[in-house]
Amino acid sequence: MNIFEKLFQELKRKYGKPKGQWQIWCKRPKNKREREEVVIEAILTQRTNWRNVELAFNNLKKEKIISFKSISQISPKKLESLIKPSGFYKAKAHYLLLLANFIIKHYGSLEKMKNEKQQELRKKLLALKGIGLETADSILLYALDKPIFLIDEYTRKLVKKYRLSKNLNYQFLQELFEKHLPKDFRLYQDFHALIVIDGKNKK
DNA sequence: ACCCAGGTGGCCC
DNA sequence: GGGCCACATGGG
Repeated sequence: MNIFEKLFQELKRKYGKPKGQWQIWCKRPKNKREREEVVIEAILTQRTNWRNVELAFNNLKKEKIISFKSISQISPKKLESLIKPSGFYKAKAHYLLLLANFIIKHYGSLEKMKNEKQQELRKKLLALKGIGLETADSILLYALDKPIFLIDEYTRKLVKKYRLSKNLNYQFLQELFEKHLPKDFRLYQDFHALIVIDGKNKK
């Protein structure tokens, strides 16, 4: 076992299966509603704590606006007001609308989208306004079950802590993790979740 | 009154 | 390819 596999085993031993906010994101398999929830939350969670994401998502739930179709049909102002607690709400409402419309127009559903190759999907997601490297990869990994290793601030902290690499470049770290781990979306989902859980754990 | 949280786009060099 | 700033809310 290399250091990456050992780290995963250690985190799994310490925390067990990812819990709380990760129940839906790490659930396998996911139904249509759960996949769409992950995509919506992937936008809402940009630079925001999970509690505020939940406040925003609960507002959407109350109005039954948790499908791409319903998001594409309500007014942008209404969408903005519902997701306000997640912060940066004007930008996020715009991004959500663009993304929902893109998926409806080009694929119809996430299940159909899932059939396309990872690299093609990634390129198309990154071309959308509001979708950067981390959001694109979180959609690929958690909503579309693609085996791509997600890099975020918590992953970088882990890399620094264990001196896994001096280079903190996104692509470099992604390739580094993938090179040392089996290509398995289940492993990547749980590993990333545990990295975040561990990163938040004060001690 | 600060500081922080699963980022991204725009602009600059 | 990186450095800096704006974007906004709710909790410690």
